[in-house]
Formats: sequence, structure tokens, C-alpha cells
Amino acid sequence: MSKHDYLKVLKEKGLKLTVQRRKIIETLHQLDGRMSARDIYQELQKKNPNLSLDTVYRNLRLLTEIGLVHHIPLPSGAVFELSDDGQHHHHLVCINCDKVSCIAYCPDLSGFSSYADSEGFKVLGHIFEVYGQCSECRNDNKQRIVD
Amino acid sequence: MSKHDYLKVLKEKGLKLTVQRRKIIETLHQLDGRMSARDIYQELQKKNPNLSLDTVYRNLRLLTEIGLVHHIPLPSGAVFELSDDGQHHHHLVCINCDKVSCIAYCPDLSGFSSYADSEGFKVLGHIFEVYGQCSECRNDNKQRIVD
DNA sequence: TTCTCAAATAAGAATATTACTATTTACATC
DNA sequence: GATGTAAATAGTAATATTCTTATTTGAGAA
Repeated sequence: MSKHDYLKVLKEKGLKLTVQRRKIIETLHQLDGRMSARDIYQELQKKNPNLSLDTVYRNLRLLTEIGLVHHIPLPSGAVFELSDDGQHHHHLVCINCDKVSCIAYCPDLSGFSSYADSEGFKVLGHIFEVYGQCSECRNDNKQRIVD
Repeated sequence: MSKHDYLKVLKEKGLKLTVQRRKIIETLHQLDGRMSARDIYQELQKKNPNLSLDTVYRNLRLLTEIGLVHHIPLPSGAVFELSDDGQHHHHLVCINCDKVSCIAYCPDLSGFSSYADSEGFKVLGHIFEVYGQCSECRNDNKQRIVD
């Protein structure tokens, strides 16, 4: 998704295109990685010392709600990434080194949603993250055992 | 799982049966609901004013790691519940009123885990929570629209 | 029972995240 | 372009969670 498309989506949702909001998206877009709220705050504060940390958190929450941004809870704290396509996906997270990989698997809730709906509960979304140990950290562990 | 069983599991894991640890489990057991770290802290502080809030957080994290306790992230903050059987399960959470129901569905990661393992990644666990709107909150919304 | 020591705690500092409120701003309408 | 208004921001306070370190304690060994 291009930078322009993000701004279009915001407009479609009736949200204002504030400078701060644009900058947050641009930062995530340009640095093209996963950043914490504080990372983004520190980056943007270089140009705008008046920026409020709350504004970063508030917008990240908003952008997450409308699906433009993914919130990834890591053992060491939350990071955020831009959504490529407006669709969500899930992650494989190493509990040792915090490395994150995207995965294609998504729990199939279609059957469950119908059931829940018949019980009056409207399913609106889900969070799903897989935790484990990456190959590098596994190798490190083996080496340590040998030592 | 009885109170005694929890203490047995702790012992098996080589963890100390501290007074604070026992009290945290007993509180979750007796009040038999879902409580925030602060709820538990405030309850236990009545009897032990020296109790540290950090101790509550630290033990809830530990108990969650070994599977005796479930951590449930709600929009308004995290709550904890004792695990009935040492097995995990997932929840349906109303984003309006924070009501929580347990659900039987659990994402099937067996195939994915084998694949991940062949790539060097050892899957150790996952988090999964379903969000939506409960029947009561849906009805409230309808009424508001009619008004 | 006493001793020993790693594990756990208390206390407080540090960090993360959210809430509150007065002021500012995007943007639709004129 | 000027104006009205609701949404968004800055600044700050409040709350949630984690970290650091000196002290205490559970539990095994003597």
C-alpha cells in the first residue's frame, strides 16, 4: 500500500489528515520496520519538539483499530508495523531475541462466528500470536550446553 | 484443580511456596473470578500491608508462564484467572462491557508447528482472543438507535 | 535444629500506557 | 477567503507494568 493510499483510507473513514498523523504513517513507511511508540516519538520529535507522546499512542491505537497498522505484543514491549494491504496477518515471535516473522496461517473462525452470532455475540476480530524460539537462539542454547 | 494441587505443581517445578504466592492463588481461588493485579494487591494488602505490588505482578507472570494462571488482555486492562486443569483455553471478550466467556475452540497449530520446526523455529505457545459485542450490548445499541 | 544459599520479597525508581482538559486545527459551509 | 464546529493536539497527571538492589526467607543439607 502506498503512502498516498493510507491517507485516502483515513479520508474515507472521515478522519482528519493531521500533520502528526501523516508523519507517524510516513515514519513507519520510510523506516519500513517495526517500531515502538517511543521509537516513533523520538524520531518525530527531532523535527517537532512539541509533539506529544500521547498523540503517538493515540494515533497508533486509532490506526490499529481501523486496520492500517498492526500491533504486535512482544515480551519486551509492543511494536507496530504498517499493514501492506489493509488485511491483518499474524506473527511468529522469538521469546529470546524478539525476532518477528509474518505467517500466513490465520485461525478459521467462520464456523465459530456463526455459532456465536446465533447466541447473540457478534464477532468483530481476534488477536493471535505464536511464540517460540528461532533457529539462531536454539543454536545458541545448544552451544551453551556444550560449553 | 484444588488449591492443594496448585501448591503441588509449584513444588514440582522447584518453585518456593512463599506466603505471598499461596495467598495470590488462594485469592484467585476463593473469589473465583477474574481479577486484575491491582484487585489482588488490594485484597491481600488488607492482611499484609507490606505486600509489594511488584510481587503480585511478578508472581502472576510466573504463574502464567507455568500455565497455572491465564492472562486475559481486556480493552480496559489485563485480568487473570486460575486454570481449571492446567490446560489453556481462549476467550470471547465484549469490547463494550469487558464481559468474558470461555470458548472451546483453539487454533490447530499441529501442521504449522511441524513446518516451523523444519525451518528451525520451535513453537512453544500462542495467544488467541476473540473480540466482539455481547448480546446485551448489541441490544443496548439497537435501543439507542431507536431513541 | 542450625546453617547455607539461591530464590523471592519490599521498596522505590523507571518505563509504558492511558486519561483529562484547555487550546488548536482540519475541513465543511458559506 | 472567512467562519463555525467537532475532532485532534499538547501538556500534564494518573495509572499500569517492569526493573534494580538490598534484605529476607524457604527448603535442603549438615
